[in-house]
Amino acid sequence: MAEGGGQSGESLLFLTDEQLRKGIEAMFFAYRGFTADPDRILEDHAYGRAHHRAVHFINRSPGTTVNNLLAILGVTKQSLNRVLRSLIEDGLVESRVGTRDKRERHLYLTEAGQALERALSEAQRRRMRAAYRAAGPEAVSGFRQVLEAMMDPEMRRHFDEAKETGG
Amino acid sequence: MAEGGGQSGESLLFLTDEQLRKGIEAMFFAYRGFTADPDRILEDHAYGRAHHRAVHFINRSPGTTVNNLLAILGVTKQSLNRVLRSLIEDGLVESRVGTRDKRERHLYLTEAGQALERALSEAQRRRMRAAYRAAGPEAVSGFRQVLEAMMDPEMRRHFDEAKETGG
DNA sequence: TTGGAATGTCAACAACACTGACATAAAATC
DNA sequence: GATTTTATGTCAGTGTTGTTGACATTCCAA
Repeated sequence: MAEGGGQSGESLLFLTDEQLRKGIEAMFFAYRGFTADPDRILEDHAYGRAHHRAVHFINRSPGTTVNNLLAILGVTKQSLNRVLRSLIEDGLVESRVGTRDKRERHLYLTEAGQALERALSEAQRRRMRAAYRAAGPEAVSGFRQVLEAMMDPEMRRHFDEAKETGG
Repeated sequence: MAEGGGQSGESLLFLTDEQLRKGIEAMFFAYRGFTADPDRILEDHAYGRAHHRAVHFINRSPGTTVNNLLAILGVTKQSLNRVLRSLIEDGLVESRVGTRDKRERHLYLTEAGQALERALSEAQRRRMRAAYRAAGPEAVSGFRQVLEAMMDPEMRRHFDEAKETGG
């Protein structure tokens, strides 16, 4: 099964099934490490990853609406609502009725919510910082390139929306 | 705050909180893409990701014991057992009592199990192949380096165990 | 042979996703 | 102004996957 024409086999060795399998397992094991530290913090608060995700994206886009959050998180409103309800009850998130469109609820982190967000993201950044430092800037660039190529196009949109620093 | 000594600030720009945040979100969005294709296949079989993981690692190490699998998957034996039971009932996995130690059960994929494994891994490889191809070999190398650095040490052990192709 | 450790199974429960149905309020449209 | 659509929230029910607790079996060693 020769590829195109001029492309020699040598430069495509990284596409063997064996290499791809290693990549798949690397994603599995790395994601576990990636979520391990926040998970430990969340346990103390009787929260789960769903709460983490909500807090993260409300922090990223203060005043975002429920619908916006639904699109980013890719869950049902019932599922998100359960999470938001507990976060609001616990005083970590504030929900304000929209001024222009009163149907919308705009979401903000309270002081306590920001404190939890900082604790969670600090733990996660610490691990990622260590991994970045160990791998070096060149590797980080490749890491980001592959991850972006692996996203669904719609998700890449949400990802790009928050882009500020030059890639 | 100065690192070692000679390291100039310039070369550490990739460690800014903003860059780390982008990395965190990239992991989140990419992992969703990474699991999306197998998830669709699993739906048809009324299985979940836990079944996928079990099938994957039994395929990787035929004859592995339940305890072995537990260490890799990082769940309780009760949780794994439920998944294995359904896979065995459905004829995808065979459980053989150990010959030397009759307490152990050795796990194998049946023909049907291998067929499902192929379908799942094919879907996942297809996406990863596309991402690898888009990013190029250099990027793939960096991708793998960062992921390995992000794993918990114990998980990296399990990862390395299956290493065959030179990194 | 008795007791402890390892291995695996069964039962019950919690978190978090899902679907479906429905209620409310406001905006948009006719 | 009446109707439809949109945005949000809620209730009920279900499924997957994690948990703990209790227990059976098997092996090994005192």
